[in-house]
This record gives sequence, C-alpha cells and structure tokens, in this order.
Amino acid sequence: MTAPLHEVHPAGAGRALPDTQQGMRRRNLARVMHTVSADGPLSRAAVASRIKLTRAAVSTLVDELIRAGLLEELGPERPGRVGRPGSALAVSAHGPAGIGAEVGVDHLAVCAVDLRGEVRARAVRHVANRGRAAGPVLAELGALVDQVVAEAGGEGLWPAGLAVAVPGLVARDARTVVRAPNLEWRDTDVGELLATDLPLTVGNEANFGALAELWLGDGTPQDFLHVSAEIGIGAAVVVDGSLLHGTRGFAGELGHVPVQPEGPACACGGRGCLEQYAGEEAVLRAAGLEPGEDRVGLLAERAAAGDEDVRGALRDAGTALGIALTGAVNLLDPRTVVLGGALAGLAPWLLPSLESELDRRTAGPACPVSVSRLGPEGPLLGAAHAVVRAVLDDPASVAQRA
Amino acid sequence: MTAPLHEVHPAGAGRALPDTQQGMRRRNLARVMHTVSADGPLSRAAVASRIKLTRAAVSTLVDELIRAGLLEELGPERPGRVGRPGSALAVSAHGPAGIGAEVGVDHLAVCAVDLRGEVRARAVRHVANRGRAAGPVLAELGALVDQVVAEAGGEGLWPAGLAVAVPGLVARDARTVVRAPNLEWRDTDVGELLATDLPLTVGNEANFGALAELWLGDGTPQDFLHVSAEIGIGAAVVVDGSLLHGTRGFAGELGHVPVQPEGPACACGGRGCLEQYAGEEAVLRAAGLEPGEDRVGLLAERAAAGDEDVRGALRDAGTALGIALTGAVNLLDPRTVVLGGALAGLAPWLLPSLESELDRRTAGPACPVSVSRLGPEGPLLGAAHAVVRAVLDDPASVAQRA
DNA sequence: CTATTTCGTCATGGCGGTTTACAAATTAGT
DNA sequence: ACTAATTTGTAAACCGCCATGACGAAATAG
Repeated sequence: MTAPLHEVHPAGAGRALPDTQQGMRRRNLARVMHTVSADGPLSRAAVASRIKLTRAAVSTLVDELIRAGLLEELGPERPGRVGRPGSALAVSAHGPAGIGAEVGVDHLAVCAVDLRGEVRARAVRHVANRGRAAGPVLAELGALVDQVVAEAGGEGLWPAGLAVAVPGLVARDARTVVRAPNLEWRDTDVGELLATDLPLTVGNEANFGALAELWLGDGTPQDFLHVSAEIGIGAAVVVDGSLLHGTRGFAGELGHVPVQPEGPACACGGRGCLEQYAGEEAVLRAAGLEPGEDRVGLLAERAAAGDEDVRGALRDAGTALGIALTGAVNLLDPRTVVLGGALAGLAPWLLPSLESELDRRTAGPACPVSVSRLGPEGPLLGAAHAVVRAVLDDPASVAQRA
Repeated sequence: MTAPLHEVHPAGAGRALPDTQQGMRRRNLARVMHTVSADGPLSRAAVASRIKLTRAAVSTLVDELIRAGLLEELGPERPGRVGRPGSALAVSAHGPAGIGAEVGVDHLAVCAVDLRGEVRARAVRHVANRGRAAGPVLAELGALVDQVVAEAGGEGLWPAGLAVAVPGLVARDARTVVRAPNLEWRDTDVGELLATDLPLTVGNEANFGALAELWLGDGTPQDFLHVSAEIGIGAAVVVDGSLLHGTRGFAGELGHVPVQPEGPACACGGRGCLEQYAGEEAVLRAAGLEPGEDRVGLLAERAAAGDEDVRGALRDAGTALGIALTGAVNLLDPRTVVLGGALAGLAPWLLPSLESELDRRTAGPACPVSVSRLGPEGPLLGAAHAVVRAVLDDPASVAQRA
C-alpha cells in the first residue's frame, strides 16, 4: 500500500507481484475477489469457470478469503436450474473499508466505502480553507477521519487505508502536494501533517474524479478523456482502465493547449492557451461578472435564467474547449469524452458549441461527449474507491491485519 | 502469435498468460530471455540474482531454453573476480529470426534479424507501387520474403514470424489495411494476398518506426512522442514502453490537431490543421516547389544549399509543429519528443523554430526534442524486431517449432 | 597449499493447482 | 414416488515448479 493506490491497474490484480508460487497465489486471490465483486453473488463453481481455475482450487482460495473476512457466504442459491445449487458468495460488508477524504477550497469531506462499494459513513464540514495553513486544515481533516472511522467501526468495518483528494499537483510519491494554488499550499507533506497510522495516498482531485467515473460511471469505457475545471482545466487521460500520469506526473494539462497561437498571453508563458478562453476567470470576465465565492453556481444560475451575456460567454468557452479537445481526440482516439467537476453543471450551455466544433473538425464519426452524473461527489468517491480497489487488487496484503 | 506482435509489452513478458504454474513457467522463461538479451552475456548466477529466482531454478529454465535453441552457452567466463567463473550465456545467433518487411511507395524491403538484434539478411527492390494493385505488389514482396528466409536459413536461422510495415491505417486485427492513400489501397487483406505460412502481423509504418526508436534508439526513454511524416503527420505515443493505439487504432493523428482554428480548410473537415502548415504539400507550396518524386530529398538539398524560400517554408513548418506539439506535450507529459521518418532529414531547418515555439509556450523546463538516428531504416527494423520481441516475450510459443 | 568465494547441480521439500472420485442437492422423466 | 441426470463442493492423490540445503568444481587470497 506504499505505492500510489490509484496507479494500481483495476484488472491488473497485483501484476507487480513476483513470478513465484506465492505471487501466483496472491494474484489468484485477487482474481477471485475481482470476479465476485464485479459479477454479484456467485458460487464457487461459477467463479472457477470464469477465471479458468478448477473448483477445487477456487475452494481453497475462497476459504482463505472467508477466513480473512473479505468474502461472505450468503447461503444456498435459489435453485432454478438442474443440479445441486451453489452457495452464493459475496464480497464482505463487514470487513475492510476504504476511507476517502477531500480537501476543498471551502469544505472538508470524508467518507467510508465498504468492499461492496456502498458508502457506509460520511462527514462534511464547510470551512474556508483558502490561504489557511496546511497544519490546522489537516488536523481538522484528521479529526473528521477519526469520526468516520469510528462510525464505520460501529458497523463492523475497519479502515484499510486512507486516500486524500487535493485540488493541486501531487508529487509521484503520492504524499506531498507540490502546489495547490487555491489553497496556497506549496510542497506540503500531507503524510507528516495528517497524523494517521493508516496507509496513506494523496492524489489530485481531478484524477480521483476520473477514476470514480471509470469505476462507478454508467457504462463508462476503459478509454476516455475526463475533463474537469477545478484548478485550471485538467484532463485525466484514462487508457485501458488506468490513469496516464506522464513522466513528471503532469499529464493532462489541457488548460495550456494552444487554441489561438497568437491569443492573449498566459501565465504559463504561452499565448492563447485554452485557459484564456474557457478558464473560470476568463469566462467570468466575458460574462461581465466579478470573481467571488461559488462563481460556478452563479454562472449556472444566470445561464438558466436566460442571461445572454453569460450564455454567450459559455458558448465561446465551449467552442474553445471543442478546439482543444479536437487536438486531444485526434491524438488519443478515446472512446468518449466525459465532462466532470464544475463543467458538469455548466454542460447544458457548453455542450452545443463544444460538440458542433468537435463534429465539424472530425472526419469520421465524432467522439461522443457525455456528462458525468457523479458531479461534485466524484473525487471523494474516487478516493475511497481507490482504497477499495487496492484491497481487491491484493487481498493478501490486508488479510493479515483482519 | 495471433495477437498483434507490436502490442506485446516489452517488459510485459507474456503478462496475458494465465495464472497457473505453466503460465508462471512461461513467464519465467521470458524473464530469462529478456535478461540475457538486455544485459549481454551472463552467467546463470547473474541471471538468477537479477530476476530474483534461485540458481537452481534458473538452471532448469536455461536448460530448457538451450534445448530449444534460444540460448547458447559461450563457455567459461574470463575469471576476474574470486570464485568459480560462470558459464556465459547468450541469446542464440542460430535460432529463430524475425522477418521484417516494408511496403513503401517506391520500394519493397525485407530483412531478417536474429535474436541478438543483428540484421543477418536483407533485400531491397525499387518499385513504383503507387496505384499498383495490392495483389502483384504483395506477390513480389512474398518472393522477396522467401529469398531472405532462404538466405537466413543458410546461416542456420529459421523464421519465427513476419511483420509487414505499411504506409497506412491498419485495422486492429493487424491483418487488413483499412486505407493507404499513397498506395491507393482500401480494405486490403494482406494476410490473404501475401501467401505465407509464417505468423503474420501488419502494422503502420510510423508505429513500427516508433518501436524501433524505443528498442534500438540510443537512450530512448519508455515514454516519448515519435513524430513522423510519411502519409500525413503522425505521432506515435509510447507510454510506459508500449504503443498507445486508441479505441479504433487511430491514435496519433497529429496532422489534424488544430493550429489556427480559422486557418485554411482541410480534407478532414476541420480548419487550420497542422497538415495545412507542415504537411508535405503545404511545405512544397510555401517553398515554391512542384510536387514530384523524392520531394523530401529535394527540400533537404535546397535548404542545405541555402535556398531562403525553402528555409523559410521549413521554419514556418517548424513553428506550426511546435504549436501542435505544445498541446501534445501538455496533455501527455512525455520524457522526450523524437523526430523520425522524413522529418529527421529536415530536422536541421525545422528544429530551431520548433524548439523555440515549444520553449516559449512551456512554463517549466521544455520537453527535449531529439532526432532519430535510424532515419528511413526505422520501420523495417521495427517490424523485424517486433517479431523478435514476441519471441523473447514468450519463448515457449516457438520452442516447440524449433 | 589451504581457506575462501562463487558457480552449477542434485536431492529434498513445500506449495499450488489439477485430476479423480464421491457425497450432496437439485431437476427431469417415468 | 422413485430413478436417472446434472451440478456443486470437498477430499485424496498427483504433478509441476520453485526454494532450500548440500556438494563438488574452479577460481582467488593469503
């Protein structure tokens, strides 16, 4: 669990394990967990046929997982077909839980998700964190974590790990925040300040949002582009079910893709970056609004009310997004593009111009654009689920601590 | 070997194999092959320590590989250190060979590469293939393949597979060419027309070029962008040592990334695509040259001679490339960008403006741009090596046929 | 010339999945 | 009802694969 949780390939099932018999065993434990988790209650025989092992082998694997509290025997299946009915197995609802946490600009949130994916405990607190020192913020977050862990404990759950979503760039060690402009954090060691003995992973909010979309989205494919605008405009690239990080961990900087090569200067040093057209600041200016709290909500409100200035601003932002996404889609050929985060709420006014731009610039069938239904819940759920996936990916690692 | 050869992850070593003891064995055979192949002659003990198996286990693996003709015992190592000297093992130079083939607009080429990576036989024939029916072209290529296979056979090599590089879009089945504009092929089933009983893979020329860069390049990292201009402008995206294909296999269409959103109309339906500025046709027009044979050579010649029109055209093309690559680099955060194919020859006049554009638009240190030293040899070598990698990735699959 | 180090191999053992066999629990057919 | 067929789960024997430990072989160090 020292490796970044969200780097674990979902179907990978601990692919990093050594090619020894023990590694094989661990991978097969993971395969059983994944199968049961994905395809609902299943008999041992059903699992065996799916993962191409014998019933006998699966029996021993299942025994081990039940003893570890990761699987539960639900009792005999309702007999519908001929033959002896199997004994239904399900992922345990009273075993380990994934704790997800989120540090937002104006709130803190924590939740506990069991292995079945159900949210079993949660806590939210509205706090103005902008510019506040990291120490107190994380101390407060730690208290919330303790509270949620205690609440989950009341239901027989114990924490398998903690994943924290942060609106900023996170180093590859998944512990320190390199830069979080909206919080005004720089090189903050979250692991140190957040006094916890749980296995910890820190990740970018948008990335966790994309993972939530991947894992919880309705029919979300294994290859897509998840676009969100929390700090700047970020695109999480999901390839074959796993996040693309880039060499320095900076992949997905859609905000600085050139849209107009000689457009207005950008803080990044370039000119005409997407952020100059579709960034929050630019859109507010174009709409004639002042910066302030919850400006995204305000935009949505005004647009819904029919404010033509706002609608025009969002239309132009959609066009710019369409141009930048044309480039990205040409380069990556994803199955879909998903609008998440703040963009989800503004989608009704962004989509028309965005899609028409993408359409008109694409030769064949254009890449479909959809809107995340998770909305602002994405990052928090993604974080908690990242812990859950890590357990599914290597059940043996937590079995000892059960 | 039915799966596309170039999709095999180099470090993957048959990761798709089942998690059974046999699969484990096969993966470990692959690990031994990869280790010996990568790190020169090695003793059994050295291999064992690198792949974290015991000497005894490695001994049995090596025995099996030697019996299959995939490894060779070179005899005792020169004793320099204390202790009994090991017996040097090397990848066999008389076992299986990878056959690479290339269908160019004006030539056919075939080569045989042994497991050590040495080219052991080759044949080139200059033919005007543009507009010629696929049947005769592939019949001629088949004859060249037979010739090279025979020549390699004289040195004790036998063909493990055939990979064909084609200047066009290849379907995901790696057998049929969807569209090859310069050859005027459409939906051509290469496997059917190229009468061969060798395991066959067909792939895009630029992709094989990128793989050659990955495998043979001098210090090429595992994450890079390989830009080439054969048909249009393509960018092969290499992530973590493997090619990114995209859902439909169309990833890497750098040529249609928008550079000037309202620039000249492009055949793809968009406006101001990179190809309108840095495509062969556009550059020739800007340079005041007529289309014709070997226009790239002509451009290089004129530029070297100091022709200011040509130099200016290439400078502008470099600028456009820089803008498009800024977007790509922001999105993918690769370690480097490599210019290959035709672009390599023009690099001296493209690079300055390309790099300055990339530099000026990037906040931190810009992504370094290098030039492929393989040049036009890339695709052919990449194809042959793809077969070799497939053998290294699953030695057991060819061991039976030895 | 002996002690030490390292290499390759052999015999033994443990571990993990397979094979085979069998009892249990259901449906289908008479 | 009662039997035949089917499917499930488990136990025992087996096989394959790697680890362990011991050994002889071949070099260096003193």
